[in-house]
Amino acid sequence: MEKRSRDFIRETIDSDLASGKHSEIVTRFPPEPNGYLHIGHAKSICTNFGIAREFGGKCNLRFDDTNPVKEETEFVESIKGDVEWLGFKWDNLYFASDYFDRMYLLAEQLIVMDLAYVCDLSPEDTKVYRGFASKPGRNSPFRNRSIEENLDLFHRMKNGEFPEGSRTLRAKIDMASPTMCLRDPAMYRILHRSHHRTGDKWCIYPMYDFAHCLEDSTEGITHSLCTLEFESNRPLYNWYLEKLDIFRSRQIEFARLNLSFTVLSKRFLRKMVEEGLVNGWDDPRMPTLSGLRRRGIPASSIRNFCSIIGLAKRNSTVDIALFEHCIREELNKTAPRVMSILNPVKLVIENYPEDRTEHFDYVVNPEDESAGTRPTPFTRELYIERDDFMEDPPKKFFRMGPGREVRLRYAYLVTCTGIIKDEDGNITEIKCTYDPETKGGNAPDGRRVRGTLHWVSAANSFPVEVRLYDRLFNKGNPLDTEEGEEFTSSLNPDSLAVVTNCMVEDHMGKNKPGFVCQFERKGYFSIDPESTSERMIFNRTITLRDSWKKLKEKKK
RNA sequence: UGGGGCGUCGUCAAAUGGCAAGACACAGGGUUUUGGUCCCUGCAUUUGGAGGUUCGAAUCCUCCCGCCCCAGCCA
Repeated sequence: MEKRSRDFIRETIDSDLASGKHSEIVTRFPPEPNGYLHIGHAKSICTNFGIAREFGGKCNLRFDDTNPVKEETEFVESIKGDVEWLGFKWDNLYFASDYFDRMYLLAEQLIVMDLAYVCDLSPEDTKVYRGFASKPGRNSPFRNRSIEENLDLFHRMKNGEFPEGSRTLRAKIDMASPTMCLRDPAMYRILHRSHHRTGDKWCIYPMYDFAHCLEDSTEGITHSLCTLEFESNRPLYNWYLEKLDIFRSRQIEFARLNLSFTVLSKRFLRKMVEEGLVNGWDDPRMPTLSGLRRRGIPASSIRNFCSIIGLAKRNSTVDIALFEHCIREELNKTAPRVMSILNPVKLVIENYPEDRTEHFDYVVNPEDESAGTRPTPFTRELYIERDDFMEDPPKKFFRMGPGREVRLRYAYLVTCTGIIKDEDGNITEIKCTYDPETKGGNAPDGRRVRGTLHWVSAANSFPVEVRLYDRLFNKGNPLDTEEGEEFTSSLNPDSLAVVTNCMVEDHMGKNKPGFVCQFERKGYFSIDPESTSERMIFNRTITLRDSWKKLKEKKK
């Protein structure tokens, strides 16, 4: 484990442990099951589960399912799968809805304490009575009902005697408070909706502020970690726990993750899914965990990324290049190398016997000696990458060109002797001769060859489909839009390019979806779940760094 | 506007009154049978600004400026 300076949350926990305030740390990850998890949630998951693990404590997975109109079972299943995939195990699996009975009782208790009342104001009037930030609100005309009446009304709310929106249960706090959420916040609203877990048992549902602190408290959560936008809710969080005199969980807020060149908001991700701008929540271009997983990104690189970015209270946007770095770093160490030709052109070695096949030792992963070598077949007819040849190459281009000698990786040095074109001028074949003295790729006379090309044997390869993904947006901050413009206007039209008839080595046929490898000189690729034995599909997880491309672009 | 937060390199982010870490990005160079990896080198005389306290300030004090959050019967 590398040494990192501690963040403010871990420091707080350190001192809570040192002071004896707590002897065991309990955290929780509390998603609302109304969408798929994305990499922003990964930061929260890694924080909550990571801290529990580091301090030898516990972390619960708890679904905050207090709003039946937006929540679905589909999402709870995907969320569980995502958390597990990320590499974490929850100590307990809970649902806020498990606590509905207890919450109801606690609400009654507040009524009895004259700290809550049933309010008949319409949503519109409630808003009017609330006042403004700079202007105090006015008390609801229903604020002084008797405890008995409140109890009765609340009971009847629960029994479904009133229509949706007609009444709420409100905490009696202070309509003049400069903290807006203390101006008699709603605790319960009437919703004649069936809930994904409790069915039609309830027609009143608790509001977030009332519910969340109770959930934390009943689970004995010591440190309730959440994002900055809940900072202003903290006084209310504390108010409920204090008035009810139950276990005081402590809420601590940290800055949520923002990532450049993408968007991390359930609302916008949902919009892209619903409008068909992407192919579902698990589209490999999506920043969702299911999308990243499908793309071939290892969970470990996401975890590492989350640890590198740190935890602080300052709003910030992490450069997606840092995430890409974490992906490459991991894959470089672990991905087996393979030679695949994305855009093939035939290369014929004129002086190589037609009936001959040689096998060369191929290093599976130069970063991992234990991965060993494997034999790879070499024949007279090969495929090479079309852009590894230029008819009129510039001096800095050290790949193939007329009369040029290059190395075929692990095989021989070959010299280009000519090309064949079709009537449209497209190159259909490149001819060359090989030097039999250079077997393995080195010349006995010591002559230097700068270019090394990858290749596949035409007779020992088969065509596959490859999906080349790029950044989803071509603007650093897609949300920074012009007047009347939507964030979708900066969607990158080239974020997906489907290429068919790419040639891969025969042995690749035995691999299954999820398999990740490096196509040498091209990038990391993984087998898509849609892949079949008839039609293999590879997703480009990420390109290799490409200083040649950078050089070319700089020239322009 | 009332309240709550936050300002340290292009981007994240340390430094907790003692002489501005690190990572990514970027720029050079070296090694290389992946234009990959790896290895060197450079990259904030200054911490939003102005004053003040101090031998000494990113850290403490004052004022100012900027950005974010709250005014759902969402979470």
